[in-house]
Amino acid sequence: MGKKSQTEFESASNAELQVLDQLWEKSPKTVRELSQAIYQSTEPSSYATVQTLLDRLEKKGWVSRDRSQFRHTFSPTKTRDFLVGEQIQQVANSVCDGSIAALLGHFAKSKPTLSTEERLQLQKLIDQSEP
Amino acid sequence: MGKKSQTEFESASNAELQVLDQLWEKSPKTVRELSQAIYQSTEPSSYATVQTLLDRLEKKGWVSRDRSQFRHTFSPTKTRDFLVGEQIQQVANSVCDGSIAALLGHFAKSKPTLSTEERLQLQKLIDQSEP
DNA sequence: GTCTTTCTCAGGCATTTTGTCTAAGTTTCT
DNA sequence: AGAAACTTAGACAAAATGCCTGAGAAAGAC
Repeated sequence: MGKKSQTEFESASNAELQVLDQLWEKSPKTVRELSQAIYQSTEPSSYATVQTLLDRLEKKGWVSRDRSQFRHTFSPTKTRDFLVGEQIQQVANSVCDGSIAALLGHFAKSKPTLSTEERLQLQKLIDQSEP
Repeated sequence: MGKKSQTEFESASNAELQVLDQLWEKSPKTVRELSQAIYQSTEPSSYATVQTLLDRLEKKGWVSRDRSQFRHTFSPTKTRDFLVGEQIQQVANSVCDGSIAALLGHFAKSKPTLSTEERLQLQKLIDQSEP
């Protein structure tokens, strides 16, 4: 218990997550497409905002950019699953000394009842991971 | 699926979490005790830093302050379990449209194997929460 | 072949958050 | 009364965040 993740990841902000969401839905995408999808506009201002978000995501290693064409296209480099894993680990780090087991223990006590669907997902999680 | 937490909570920063950690271990505590425990010092500067942290935690509703004595004492108002629940829900909100079930699904895929201890905690989580 | 449109790129800006600290006044203790 | 310990108010820099402007290059229309 108490293991820290050695590979620290730069987390994505909310606005950046919106972009990632779009890319996970389908990729690659252009700035224009993303701007349209997220802001329902391709005004220079919205457009530039998306650019900034993409720049930052690229720097942080969450998306890759295809520069071979005039119109660059973007794709995610990590899966949503991976992001979730990262975030959960983050939480574990910040409140449970990095221990996932401890985190789950606390979570159990904080959620007195789970929905059928939630329980199903959990069971899957257990079953698939027999060591 | 897709339920948002109606009660938005102000999250605690890392420095603030250190303070909460101390209070969860034992409470109530004074500023002096906290300053000593966290910074190994009661220099005016460390002392004041802890004060600020406590002020903010009080404003955010994470700790209560007993002003009846000259030396104020502080106690947590929420359990660590609660905090964990909050944080997990946060993650769900930011990457899974608020769905815990979806979050667990993603988490399952991101963590191919769980330790025995982790699996044990999960099973407990499931068993105790039959609806 | 110019002219307009569409991109990229570089950089700025205001706001909020975060961690830290100083100064002033108040209560307690000696 | 004076020293020591507290509370309160507020300041500060750095970073993160979301948003936007302007300049210049490439592509497409005519």
